[in-house]
Amino acid sequence: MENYQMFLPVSLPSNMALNSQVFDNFHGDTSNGMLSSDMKTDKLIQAAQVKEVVENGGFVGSETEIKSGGDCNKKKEKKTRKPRYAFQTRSQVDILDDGYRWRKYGQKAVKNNKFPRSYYRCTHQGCNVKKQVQRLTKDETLVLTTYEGVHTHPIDNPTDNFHQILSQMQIYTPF
DNA sequence: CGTTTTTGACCAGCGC
DNA sequence: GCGCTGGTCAAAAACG
Repeated sequence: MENYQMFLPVSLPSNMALNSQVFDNFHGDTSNGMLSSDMKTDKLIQAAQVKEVVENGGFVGSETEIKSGGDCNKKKEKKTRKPRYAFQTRSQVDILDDGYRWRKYGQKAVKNNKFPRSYYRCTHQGCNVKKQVQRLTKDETLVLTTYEGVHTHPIDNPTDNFHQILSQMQIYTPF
């Protein structure tokens, strides 16, 4: 990883960074046409509140909904229902550092997006939190980040400078 | 030299 | 059953 400074300029300082949008799950979205315009504006929130999206045990039932989209996002849900949190942020960079250590384990191109989707995994042992970052074709300035799972360990605070920033960002950590 | 990124292959679910 | 799409693995490269 490089310096945090790279994301600092984008995610923190400007007010724009504070504007994040959270979606309820993607059940309908799947066709990749996701993010209908209403959804975007519908839940505009400040960084302070990121609401849990998804699900809970609705695997069986939700499964049906999922297939309608044809997307495979939640294929595994039936077995393990892990909470999924999604929000999108305006940023010029794909890497939005939240203070955790991530290891990229994959990258795939999605059908209706020209930008690839990156898959990350938390490097801490015993922490199987995953996240995927995807830039939206519709708005190149928007980055959709989806978190899967909950961190059970403290944040690896990189910099004091970054510290205060992190304090703001911790909010979206679902404890 | 250890860790992370890259990248294609592999696998699984779903539609046809 | 086959092919498409998405998610993960793993080997090699890249990086510090």
